Amino acid sequence: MVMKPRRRTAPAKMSDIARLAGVSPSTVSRALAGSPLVTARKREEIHRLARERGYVVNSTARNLRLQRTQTLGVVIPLAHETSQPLSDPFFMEMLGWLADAITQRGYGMFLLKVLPPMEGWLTDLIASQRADGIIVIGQSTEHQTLEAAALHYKPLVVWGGHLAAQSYCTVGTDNLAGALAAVEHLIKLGRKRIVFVGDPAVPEIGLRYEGYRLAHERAPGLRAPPHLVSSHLTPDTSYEAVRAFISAGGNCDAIFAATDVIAMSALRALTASGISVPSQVSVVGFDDIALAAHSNPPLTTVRQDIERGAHTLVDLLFRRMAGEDAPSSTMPAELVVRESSC
Amino acid sequence: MVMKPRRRTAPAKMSDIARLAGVSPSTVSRALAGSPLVTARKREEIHRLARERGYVVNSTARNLRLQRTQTLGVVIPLAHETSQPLSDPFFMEMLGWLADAITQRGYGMFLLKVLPPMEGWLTDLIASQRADGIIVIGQSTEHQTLEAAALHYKPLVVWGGHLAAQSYCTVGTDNLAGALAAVEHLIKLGRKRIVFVGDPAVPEIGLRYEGYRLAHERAPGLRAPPHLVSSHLTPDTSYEAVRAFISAGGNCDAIFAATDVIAMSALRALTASGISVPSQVSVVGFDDIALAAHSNPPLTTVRQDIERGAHTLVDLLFRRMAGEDAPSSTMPAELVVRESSC
DNA sequence: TTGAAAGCGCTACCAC
DNA sequence: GTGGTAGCGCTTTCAA
Repeated sequence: MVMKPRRRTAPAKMSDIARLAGVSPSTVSRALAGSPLVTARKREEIHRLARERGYVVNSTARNLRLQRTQTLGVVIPLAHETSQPLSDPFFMEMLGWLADAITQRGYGMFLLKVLPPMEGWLTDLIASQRADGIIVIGQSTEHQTLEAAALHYKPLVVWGGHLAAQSYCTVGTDNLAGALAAVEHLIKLGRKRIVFVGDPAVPEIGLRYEGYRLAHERAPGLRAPPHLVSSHLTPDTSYEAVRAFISAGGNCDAIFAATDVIAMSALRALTASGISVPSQVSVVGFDDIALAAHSNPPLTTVRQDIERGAHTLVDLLFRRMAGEDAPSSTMPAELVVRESSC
Repeated sequence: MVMKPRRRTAPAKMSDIARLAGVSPSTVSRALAGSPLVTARKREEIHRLARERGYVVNSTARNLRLQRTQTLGVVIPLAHETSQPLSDPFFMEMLGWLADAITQRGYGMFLLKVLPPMEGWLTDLIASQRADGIIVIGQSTEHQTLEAAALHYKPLVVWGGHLAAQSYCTVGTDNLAGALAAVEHLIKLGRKRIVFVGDPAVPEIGLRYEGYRLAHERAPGLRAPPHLVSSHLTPDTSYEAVRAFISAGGNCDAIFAATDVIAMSALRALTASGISVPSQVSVVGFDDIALAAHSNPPLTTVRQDIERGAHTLVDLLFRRMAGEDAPSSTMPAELVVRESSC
């Protein structure tokens, strides 16, 4: 059987269904919303018609009318990470859990990738009223932007580090305590020259660096003061940073990396330089991404509970959307010891 | 200085800006759209006012008026993978590249996770007119659904396998050729009993299984006929499937896994059973996710060019949105040999 | 060059 | 219970 190429028909509207059902659009609207005002008979008839015709309420029109979008904005700022898209697996895993939590609540998810420095991404998103609330995954270098927005805009929650004077709502791991545990673990193993690799300008990383420094203060026996190898968060830049450190004659017996991605780059850089892990240099990361357990050798790291984090973010956001002034939340970190540190 | 807690003010609307500028909303609309009809002086004045007041056009209202959303729907169907959110890193990486490509075009991204079997997810998304076009990442078990929708709805592209009789537009890797190359590689290494692990009911996987079978047909010296260990695509189910195969006395000297996630589970299952890779059993995966190079041992796999795939998806979708009947596209696969096969 | 007015598709108020 | 009507905030005719 040969079919005529069928022209695309304009989608049905509520008034079409109303005409077919011999009622007014008001009644269709009520019926579809399950209002008890409409007689059961009519309601079912209207539902049947809608199903037959594949009619679904136009969400744009409904949203304009109801002054809401039934959608949450999820923003991922990626300073210094332009080379790769959404590079860090940690953020990806977070995104997955967020999708779950948001869908569960019957909301949609509007995804936005932002490459700082970029003016107005947050204020514009807010002002455009595309979303009923906003989740920002990672502070990146946008602390000031967030601070400014939070002054006037309440339904905003941020995954990241909790800073001392901060008016926006964050959810995050106890970065300082996690880093402290990691470095104390290295010290207990007898490591004396521990290097930190990362960019403390990012709040979360800054807190991890503080933990690293604190561990040094508390351990008098160390041979070296805190040493920072500054590196952005991409695999390539961190690989290069560690290579450069080694080439320059840098001397250490342990590396504490600000993230697992950096730690894994460090593993590669060390191996490439003929340095064995962990016998010569121990390596510890942060995040416990899925990759971490499968690296070679498997990576010791500080675990963040992503799933719980995602649910907390969504929970706090809904409370803020409801007008409540929900506070920040910090979750415990857990050291996971694997073979990259012995 | 103590600040009074400031009440949240309703966002400005176009008429507010119009009043402030002493012109009509029409003029503001034109000015903000950069229309040459408005005098430069007035246009700048209006832009200045808008910036000062943080005014941005309400996207819902504009979309309703213009009958478009400036948004693409991105759907991830996850049959059998309910346990984990967006579990497969391959899809995650794809999502990242898609975000890039879509943002570049000035569009937004509406993300939807679907857990089949679930009626109407696609027709409802289409009918709700939430998006100007739709990208589906992975056919999963939804071939029929896609087929049905594509009959009437053109701006739809799917990442996945290209099947013989298929009316929807796909972008994907040459799964059959990739699988063929992988298995021929194993045969060249002298492997005689090669097992396939995966679920051929998913179109992409089905094609990979075909490639596996074809390699067997072409190689008379193999000791064993094609052997399928059926497994869903999650780490847990595939781990169990391989364990069960081994416990049942299953005999093989190589495993060709339908995805890298399955391959890595196979690695774990083999190691846990005291079987060494690659000396006793070689393992080859498919995808070349970031994890693959870092597994232990590093995984031989068939590389899919995700970045190019994402750009092709978006490109074809825009052509379809413009009315063109853009055709499916298949990209070459590339075997990447690492230490899990020797 | 500008403004008035219509209308995108829907919901909810008000009458009946 | 049901329908008419107003209006969400915007863009774009059309008329001036």
